[in-house]
Amino acid sequence: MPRRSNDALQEQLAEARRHQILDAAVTVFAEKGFARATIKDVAHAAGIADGTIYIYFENKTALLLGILNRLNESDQRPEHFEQGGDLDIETFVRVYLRRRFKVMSDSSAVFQIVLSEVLVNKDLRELYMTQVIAPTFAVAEPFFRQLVEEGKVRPHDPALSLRAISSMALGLLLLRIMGDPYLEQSWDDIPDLLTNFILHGLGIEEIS
Amino acid sequence: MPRRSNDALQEQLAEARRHQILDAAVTVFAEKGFARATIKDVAHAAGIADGTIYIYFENKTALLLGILNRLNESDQRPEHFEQGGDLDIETFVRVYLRRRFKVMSDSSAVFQIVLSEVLVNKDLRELYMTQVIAPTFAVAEPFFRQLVEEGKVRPHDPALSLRAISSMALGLLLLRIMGDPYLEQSWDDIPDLLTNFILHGLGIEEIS
Amino acid sequence: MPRRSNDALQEQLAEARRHQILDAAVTVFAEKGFARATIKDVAHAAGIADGTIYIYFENKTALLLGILNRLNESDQRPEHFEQGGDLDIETFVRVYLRRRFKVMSDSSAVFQIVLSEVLVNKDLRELYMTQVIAPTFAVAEPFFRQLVEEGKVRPHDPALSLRAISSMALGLLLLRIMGDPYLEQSWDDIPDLLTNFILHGLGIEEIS
Amino acid sequence: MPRRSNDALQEQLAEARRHQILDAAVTVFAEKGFARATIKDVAHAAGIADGTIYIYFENKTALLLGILNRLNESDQRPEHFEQGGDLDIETFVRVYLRRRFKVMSDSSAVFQIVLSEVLVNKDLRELYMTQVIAPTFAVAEPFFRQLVEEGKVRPHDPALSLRAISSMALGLLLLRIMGDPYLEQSWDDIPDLLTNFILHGLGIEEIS
DNA sequence: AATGAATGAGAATTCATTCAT
DNA sequence: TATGAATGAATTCTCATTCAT
Repeated sequence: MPRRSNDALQEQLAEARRHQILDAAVTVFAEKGFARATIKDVAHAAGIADGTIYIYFENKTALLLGILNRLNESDQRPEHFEQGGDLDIETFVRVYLRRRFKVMSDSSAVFQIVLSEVLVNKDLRELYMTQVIAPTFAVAEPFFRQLVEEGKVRPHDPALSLRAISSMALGLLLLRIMGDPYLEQSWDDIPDLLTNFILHGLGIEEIS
Repeated sequence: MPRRSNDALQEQLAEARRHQILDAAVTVFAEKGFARATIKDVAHAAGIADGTIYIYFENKTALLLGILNRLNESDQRPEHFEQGGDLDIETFVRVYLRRRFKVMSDSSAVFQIVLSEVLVNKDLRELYMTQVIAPTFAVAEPFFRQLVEEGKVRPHDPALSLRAISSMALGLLLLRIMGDPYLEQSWDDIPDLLTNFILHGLGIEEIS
Repeated sequence: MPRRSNDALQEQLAEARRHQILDAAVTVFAEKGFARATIKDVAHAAGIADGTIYIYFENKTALLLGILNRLNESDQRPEHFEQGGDLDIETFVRVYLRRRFKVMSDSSAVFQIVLSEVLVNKDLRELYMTQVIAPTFAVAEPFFRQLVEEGKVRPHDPALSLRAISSMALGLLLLRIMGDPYLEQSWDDIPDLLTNFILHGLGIEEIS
Repeated sequence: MPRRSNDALQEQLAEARRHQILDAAVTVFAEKGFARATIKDVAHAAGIADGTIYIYFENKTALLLGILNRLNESDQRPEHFEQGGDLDIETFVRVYLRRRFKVMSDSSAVFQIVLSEVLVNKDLRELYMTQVIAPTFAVAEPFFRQLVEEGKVRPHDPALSLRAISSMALGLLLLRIMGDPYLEQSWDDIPDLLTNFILHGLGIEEIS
C-alpha cells in the first residue's frame, strides 16, 4: 500500500488547513484587531469549529506568529536587488518602488495586523525586527553602498537613505490604510511620482 | 460664599484628575496595548482605585478617545507654517523637521497607542483621519502650493510631496520604535541629515 | 470454514485488547487521576488510536467499571480461608497477612484509582461496597465466628475484629502509597511484625 | 478616623469570606470530587458569584490547598499526648481513640476530598505527607518510645505500632465512608471496642 | 468623591465522542 | 477493525462595570 504517498497527502491537507485558518485569521484580525478578535470569529470565518483551530495551532498567539512567518517567507527575496546593476538608476528606482507598492497593497491586511500588534508588544517587536526588518536591510544596504561607490548617487549616508525610502513607503501605506483620499485615488501612480521625488527631492536650485 | 469660584476650583481639580488618569493610561496602553491593559492597571499606575476612573470617564474606550483628543489639541498649531515665508527653504525644512521630530519623540508613547488602535479600528480610524490628519494637511497644503508658485521648489505635485515628507517622518518614527539600532543611535541627527535628502533626493546628475 | 472457531478467536483477540486498554488505563489513571486523565493519554499508553477505545468500551466511565470488575474477579477467592482450619492461629494470621499484603502491593495502582474515585462517587461507592467488600466480609465473617467458638481467640466481636484487621492493612497500604518512608523501607517485614501486634495488641500485662 | 480598626474589620470580613468559600468547597468536592466539581458549583453552594471566588483564591487548586491548610491547623495539637503520663494505659488509649474518632467523623468530608485527591496527585501527596502526616508522627513517636521504656507496653517496634493504630483508625473511617453498615450503626462504640483489641490483640493464650 | 468588593458576561482552551476513510 | 480529524459542549478564569459604604 502506498503508505508514503498517503502520509504526504495528509501533510498536504494539513498544510492547506493551516493556510485556510491563517487566511481567516488575517481577515478577522485586520477587521477587529488581534486582541478583540475571538477564536470563534476566526473559526467562523474559516468555516470550521473552534476546537479545530487548536489541532493546527497551539494557541491564539501562534496564529499571529503564523501570520508573521508567512510574511517572512514571502518577503525576503534578495533577488529584488540583484539585477539592478544593468539598469539606469531612475529605471531601477521606479521598478523597485512599483514592486514594493504592489506587495504592500496585496498584503495590506497583514501589515495592519502586524504593525498594530508590534507597536504595543515588545516580544513580537523584537521578533519582527530580527526576523523581518533587519534581514531586509542587511540585503539592501550593501547594494546602496555600492551605488555610492560607483558614483551613481551622491554620497549620502547610505544607511539613512535606505531607511528614509523604506520609511516613506511604509508611511504612505499607513496613510492610505488610514483612508487618505488622495492616496486612495492615485495609489497606482504613486510609485512613478515618487521616483522623481526620491531622485531629486524637492529639487531646489543648487547654489553652485 | 464664593460658590462660583468654588465650582471653578472643582472643575480644575477634575481636569487635573482627568489628565492624571490619561497620563497613566498612555503609559499602560503603550506597554501592553489597549486591549490587554486593564482598568486595574491604569488605576494602579495613576495611584487611584478602579472605580474612581469611572467618575471621570464613561468607560475604557473613553480613555482612548481622551488620549486622542489631547493629541488633537496639542497638534494643530498652524503657526508652524506661518512665519516660514521669511526663511530660505533649506532653513525652513531643517527647522520644521527638527520640531516635528522633537514632538514625535516626546509623544512617542501616544503614537504607539493611537497608531496601533487606528490600524485595526475603523471608527477610530475615521475619527483620527477627520480630526487630526486631514486638518493638518489642510493647513500645510496651501503653504506648499505657495512655495511652488513662488518658484522656490520645483513643480512637483504638492499634495504628494507633503504626504511623502510626512510619511517619511512617520515611517522613521515607526522604525525607531521598532528598535532599529541605527535610528536609535543617531536620532538627534536625523532631521539635519534628512533635510539634504528632502531637498535633493538621491541627487543624481541631471541630464540637461 | 470453521466459522465458529473463528468467532472464538475474534472474541479472544477482543478480550486481549480490552485487557491491554484497561492496563493502560490503570497506569494513566493512577498517575493523573481518573478525571484529569484523557482518553488520548490512555490510547497513547496502550499504543492505539483514541477512537479504538470506543470500539471496546462505551465511554470513559466504562473504563473505570472495567477496572473495578477485574478487581472483582481476582479478589473473591474464598479458598483463602478454607484450609485455615488445620493451622495454628499464629501461622494462619501470618500467612493470611503475607498474602494480603502481596496482593495489595501488586495491585497498588488499582487501589489508588478505585479508592480515589470511590471516596467521591456515590454510585461507584455503592457498587464497590456491594460487589467487592461485602462479599469478602461475608466469606470471612463466619470463619472468624468459628474461631471464637472453637476458643482459639478471645471472644471479641468478630465483625469488628475482622474490620479492624482489614482496615489496618488498608490503612497501612494507604500510608505507604502516601510515601511514608518507614513503611516504604520495611514493607516486606510488615506482615510478620504485624502478626504479633494482631495477636497480642500492645501487650500490656493483664490484671488477673 | 479609626483606620486601623477599619482595616482589621476588612481583614476579618475577608477571612470570613474565605471560610465561607472553603466550607462550600468541602461540601461540593466531597459530593462530586475535586475534578468533577466546577467553580460554578462551589460559588452556587456559597451563594456568591463565580468571579468572587477568584478574589479570595488564586485558582481552583488553591481551594484544595486551603482545605488542606485548615486541616493542618486543626489537626496538629500535640497536647493530645502531653497529659497522657498520668493515666493508666487503657484509659489513655480509650480517651485518645474517642478523640481521634470524633475528629475524623467531624471532618469526614474533608478526609474524603483530601484522600481522594492525594491518592492520584503526586504533588499534593508530598505536600500532605510533609505538612500533615510526618509532623503528627514526629510528635507521637517519642511518646510511644517512652511508653516502651517505662515498661508500660511490650517492646514492639514503636514506629510500627504507631502506624498500625493510626492506619486502623484511618482504614475504619474509610470503611465507614464506603457505607459499611456495621460501622455506620455502631460507630460511637468503636473506640471502646477497639481499645480492647489494641491492648490485647486477638488475645490468644500465650504459651508460657 | 473615592473606594474596592462583587458581579456575570465572555473568552481561551480542553477533551469526550463521533464518523468518514 | 482501526484511525485520528473534527466537533462543540463545558470549564476555568478575566475583567469592565456597578454600587453600597
